[in-house]
Amino acid sequence: MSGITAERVLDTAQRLIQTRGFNGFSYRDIAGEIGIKSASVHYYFPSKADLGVALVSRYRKNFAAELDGILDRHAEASKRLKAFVELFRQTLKSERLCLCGMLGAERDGLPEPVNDQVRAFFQLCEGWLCEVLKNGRKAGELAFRGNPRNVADQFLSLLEGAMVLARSLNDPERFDKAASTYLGVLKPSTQE
Amino acid sequence: MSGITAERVLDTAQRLIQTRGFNGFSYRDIAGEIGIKSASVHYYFPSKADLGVALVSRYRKNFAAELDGILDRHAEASKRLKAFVELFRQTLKSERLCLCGMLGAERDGLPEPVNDQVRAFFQLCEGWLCEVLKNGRKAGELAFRGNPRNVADQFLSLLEGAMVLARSLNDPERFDKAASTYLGVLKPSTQE
DNA sequence: GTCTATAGGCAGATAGAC
DNA sequence: GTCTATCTGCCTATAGAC
Repeated sequence: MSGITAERVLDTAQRLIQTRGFNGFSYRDIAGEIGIKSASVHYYFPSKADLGVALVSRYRKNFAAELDGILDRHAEASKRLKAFVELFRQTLKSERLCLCGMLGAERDGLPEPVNDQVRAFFQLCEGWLCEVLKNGRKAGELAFRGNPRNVADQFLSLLEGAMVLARSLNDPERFDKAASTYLGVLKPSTQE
Repeated sequence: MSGITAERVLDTAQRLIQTRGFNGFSYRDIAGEIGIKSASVHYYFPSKADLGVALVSRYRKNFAAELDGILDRHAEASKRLKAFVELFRQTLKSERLCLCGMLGAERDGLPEPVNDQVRAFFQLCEGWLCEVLKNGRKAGELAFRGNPRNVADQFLSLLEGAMVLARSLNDPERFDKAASTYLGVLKPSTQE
């Protein structure tokens, strides 16, 4: 388990899903890219469902670690949110969608265990955002109406949607504008 | 051309794409659902790329007609925006994504002519939203900072993303909350 | 662990009868 | 227009040699 080849398989599969979708690539595509045969991919991940679950599970754990890191590095709420946006921005920069944004869209065409993992990812993001928003408002660093949960939902939806549109229209700046405008609205003073 | 069978093929293909994605269904799936053979589907749409282009083109034209209808029925900007949201809400209600939200995500796995159609759809939406926002602010019916184009981008991104998340998390209300909160922010007074 | 070989099925697509 | 029949190739997946 967790040898170097398995990691390369996951890396390749992830990139393929983030660009083409879960049903837009094959075991042969993965194998071809890393120079092995498709039977070897089955050795690590017997079925495509197994591969999908392992992939999103890893993605979610890596993401959780990034979120922990943000809390360590930044004490101020607005900087935490900016760093959160930056995670998505980096993905878009490499011409990919959020793995779970893609899989969330394709829901009905996926093995159910994969969908469970995708839901867990969204819940992770929203729980984290919710805490940052709540604490930020309490500390007077953020200002918004309504409950933090709704704002977290809205913010995450905006980021996922903006990635899709920016990529489709070949204009990555659209993502930056949409995200930074939204962050501006959460600031306590009336300055932009 | 444009016989009843062709329309049924398009209707079925559209629903399948909106739920599973472009690479998540086959000609046999379409044929099976409407009780014909897959060869008959090829009679109307020789290749899957042809089908995709015809589908998004029809979708875009129908959507444009809806948008015209909204302008006719509603004079006030906030009502126009609400009616715009309602178009997406109805799609989500039938357990589907926006056709172009799905196809936009799958960009790299699609025939290029399909991507062109998807871009045209997003541009249609944004152009329309931009006009409504601009005129609404001029008339004092809406209040927002920044240029209307950016707000239109942001709003459309939010709606597309909220559909994905609401569907993935099996909670359609999330879409309603995200959309209505956003509309509230565009109101001129400080009331929610 | 990686390979060759192969199974069994489904994909998109076409030819030609009716 | 719709069918049957078929092609070619790819798909996921497995068995078994090395």
